[in-house]
Amino acid sequence: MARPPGGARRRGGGSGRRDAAGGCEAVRKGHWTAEEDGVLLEHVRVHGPRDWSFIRSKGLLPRTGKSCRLRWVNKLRPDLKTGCKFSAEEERVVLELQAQFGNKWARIATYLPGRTDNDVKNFWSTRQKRLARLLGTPIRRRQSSRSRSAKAPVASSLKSRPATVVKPSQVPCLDQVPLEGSSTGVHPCSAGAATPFMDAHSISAALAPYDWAGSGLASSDGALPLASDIHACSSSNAAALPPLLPFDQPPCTELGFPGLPAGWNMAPGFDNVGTMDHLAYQELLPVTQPAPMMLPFFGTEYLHGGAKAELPDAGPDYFFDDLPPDMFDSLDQPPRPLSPPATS
DNA sequence: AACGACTCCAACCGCAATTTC
DNA sequence: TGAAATTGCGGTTGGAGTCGT
Repeated sequence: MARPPGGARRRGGGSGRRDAAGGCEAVRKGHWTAEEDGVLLEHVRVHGPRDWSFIRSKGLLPRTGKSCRLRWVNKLRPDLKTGCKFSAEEERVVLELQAQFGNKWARIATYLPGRTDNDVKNFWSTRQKRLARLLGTPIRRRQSSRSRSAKAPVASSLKSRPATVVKPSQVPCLDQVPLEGSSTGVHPCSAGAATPFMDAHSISAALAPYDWAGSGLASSDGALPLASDIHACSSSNAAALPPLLPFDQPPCTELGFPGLPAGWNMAPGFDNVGTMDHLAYQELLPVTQPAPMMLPFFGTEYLHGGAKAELPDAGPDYFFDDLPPDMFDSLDQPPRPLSPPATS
């Protein structure tokens, strides 16, 4: 979904606004142009992904350092997987990790090669809206960051769950998992391919002289201490791959996913995130869940693998009818068993 | 064809954490 | 050591595309 360059200015933005820091240079906002991307890439090529304020202070771009960093992180990084939807596996990873970590999008993104925290955040937000619509319940917004206490916990209520750290030695590499539309294990979306103005080759070429391996790019991208656990993973997404997730492990055991939480209400107001987690799992179960587990909605056991669900006759068909038509595509072709992680 | 609801996602903001001076 | 600058993160907004009626 490429958008035309130089799109609408947002939120009172526009070229006339002056720098909050008191500078005389107008700060440009809104969508980036190819020229701006080029300048930014050149900066990264020379200096690496840092010193963002340098760009504006030297008059290279009328953009704030924050804006430059964001553009790089979300769109120009060469290892990005842009322009394609989350795969079923990626969805499951997000669900699992959101239940584990709460709304720690940056952390979750480190488990999804080629995805940014913004991607994950957007994905989750869209998903929440969809689920809320399905259930006819409004999403209760958190307090805005402006009004919430500075000391208030940011993460969801699930933050209190123990963060079980995955052992990388047990897990396959994400980009080794064959994905839809590919028989080779290579994701159909090549890295950075959907950047509107510069294709992946251009970006890679522009960045080539920079020493990515020694650049600390991983940490610059919000890699967390977990990144130290990363195992070697041969990939076209060269630079720095995040720690990986056990796709072959049922999330219920890892997370202690119960059948029905105490106080479960069939018409929840999304008061606790756990409620959403259960709903979320329900939605994805037919796609990826390999282990039998109890469905709170139906009180019956669902066994994945044969793509056969034993639902009560009176089951709420409307629930499935309203889901995206491609949601259960993978039922036609059950996920192939994962090969063990490469030992190198 | 027109309209509205919905989805996607780029990019903004404020705040906190970290780094630099 | 503390202030300032920079970086990182999570929440939010709104434009544009898609889809259904």
